[in-house]
Amino acid sequence: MNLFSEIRALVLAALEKMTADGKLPTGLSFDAVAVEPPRDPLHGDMATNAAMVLAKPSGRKPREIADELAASLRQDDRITAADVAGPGFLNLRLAPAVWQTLIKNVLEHGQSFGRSSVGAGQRVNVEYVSANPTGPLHVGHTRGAVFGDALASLLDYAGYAVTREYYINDGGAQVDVLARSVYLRYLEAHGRDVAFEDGTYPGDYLIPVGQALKEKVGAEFIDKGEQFWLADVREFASTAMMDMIREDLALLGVKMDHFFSEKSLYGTGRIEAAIDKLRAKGLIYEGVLEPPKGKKPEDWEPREQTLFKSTEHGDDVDRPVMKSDGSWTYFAPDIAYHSDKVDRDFDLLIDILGADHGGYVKRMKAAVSALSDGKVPLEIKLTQLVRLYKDGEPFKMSKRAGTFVTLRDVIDQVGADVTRFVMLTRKNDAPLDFDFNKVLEQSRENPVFYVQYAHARVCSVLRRASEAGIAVDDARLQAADLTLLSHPSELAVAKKLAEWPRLIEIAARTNEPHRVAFFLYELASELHALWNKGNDEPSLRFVQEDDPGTSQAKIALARAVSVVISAGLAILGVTPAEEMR
RNA sequence: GGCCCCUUAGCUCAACUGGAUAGAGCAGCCGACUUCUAAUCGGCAGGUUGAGGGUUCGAGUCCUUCAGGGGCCGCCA
Repeated sequence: MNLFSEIRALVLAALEKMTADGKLPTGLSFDAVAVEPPRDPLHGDMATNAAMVLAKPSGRKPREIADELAASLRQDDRITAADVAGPGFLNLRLAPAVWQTLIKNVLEHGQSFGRSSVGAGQRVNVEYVSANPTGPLHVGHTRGAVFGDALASLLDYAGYAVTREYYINDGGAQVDVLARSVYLRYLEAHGRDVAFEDGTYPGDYLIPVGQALKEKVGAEFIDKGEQFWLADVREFASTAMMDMIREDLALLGVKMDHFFSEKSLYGTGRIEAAIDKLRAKGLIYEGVLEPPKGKKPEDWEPREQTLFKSTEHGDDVDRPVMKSDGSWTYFAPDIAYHSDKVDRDFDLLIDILGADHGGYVKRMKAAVSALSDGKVPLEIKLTQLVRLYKDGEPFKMSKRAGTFVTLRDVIDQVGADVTRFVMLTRKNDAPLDFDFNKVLEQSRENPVFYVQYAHARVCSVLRRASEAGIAVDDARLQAADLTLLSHPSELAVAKKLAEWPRLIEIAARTNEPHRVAFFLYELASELHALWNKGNDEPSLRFVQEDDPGTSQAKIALARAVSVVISAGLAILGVTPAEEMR
């Protein structure tokens, strides 16, 4: 239901006919022919670059091709004007009936209007958050969570079969640190004096975990050596942390399809199997790496390690999978995990990582490329830092001092809807300023409220119409006589709605959910503009009390806007507001 | 030293992956509230897209050199 695709098909048909008539040479590729909204609406409703991209391969002048193409397109009922402009653009103007039909389409399809089949049911795995189970999620995680979740929803809407996944880093040394920290809290719960030294987590959030451990095992672990309790406490603590993280995610409205445990890779031969897979391809060897340049060479000693020949798949240097002491590096289980994803027959893998993991991108892509023989692409999206402010003053976080801002803090203070929307009004690879007070201002500077207000206004119109005795259920609105909608200001709104399916395809292709947020802002702006014109020109008001038929047509347009806003907000994970309070 | 990301209006950011005269909001100025919630709208002003070179009908977008900011660089995840 992408109007731009429909008109492009029309253009291509006309080009085929020109080819058949001998006006264009046979065998031309039309792939580069685009039909787009012109930057300036004065140019028309749609523009095509066909004449310009075909000029050189056909050996003809762009304006000649454009003239002939224009003559052909004018034959179609949907095209009311086709003018050649600039270097060879063909500007098209579409009949009002096209826009009227579009509004009807929105109402008939509801929130599915805009769903696309570009994903073609391809299976895509989106891995995001994947925070260590050592504490509550903080703001940095929040951005990754919001971005990954919105991207997953966007891809789903664009026709992909999406799996949302969280990789639990419960296998490394940091879980031992967690266990020792919980053990201290456990002793504390038994009335012992404890000291949190370097290498332990002093956060208060472990107090209830220590308490719970006491309730579970009583005094069993007191005054015992680590070998006696470490494994049990590790299990207990990481389970408790994951429960907490799941709650945090739920507060944000994030629900994973699958949690994958790193620990499940150890002692089961799965890491060995993945490395063997690479070894079979001749990509594992014993060797010594060059020292990294520009970084404390005094600490460097050459050591022989087991290396993955990632340079064969685009990396800059080969990467160690096993330390010199024979234990795995963190890279090894990651290889095994991604090997598992490849084995699960995904067509596309996407990892969402924090920007501080940027140095990790090439080696991971190399691993997936090697494991899948180049068949499964891995896309890695990095989310940049969140800079916190309060009243314009930077707000410093320190995990050590216990002053880090948790996801829960943010949700408590500003709510999930605002948090999500604000974090999606920035490209993922640009740093984000997040001011606790500004995001709560219900002002024009704050796009959340601007979009919410537009939705609420439509709800208000529906209520008001009902009170005036005008039927506004969806069935009646779909049956409304939309030929009554012909004012340019009204059609302008419909034209914006027509861009929605196209925008979805672009946003999905580029993996950029922020485009949805910006589109919603523009759509809301169209509605606000039309609304205010009703102040000066009563005939543009949605509710015409003495004319139910006209009211229904105008309200159908308003309703279509709210449907698309709802669909867009659903992708972003934001609840539409029925009214502003 | 190497790799990745960033640099667009005074400020915060867009720009449909190569299209027409680079767009919004904020801040500034002028205007619209006996209303369909003005949490909104209309208008004015604001630019050598960090700098230079290249590719072509056409570059904020692609290539290259340089400057500035951030991130990362074996046995931490």
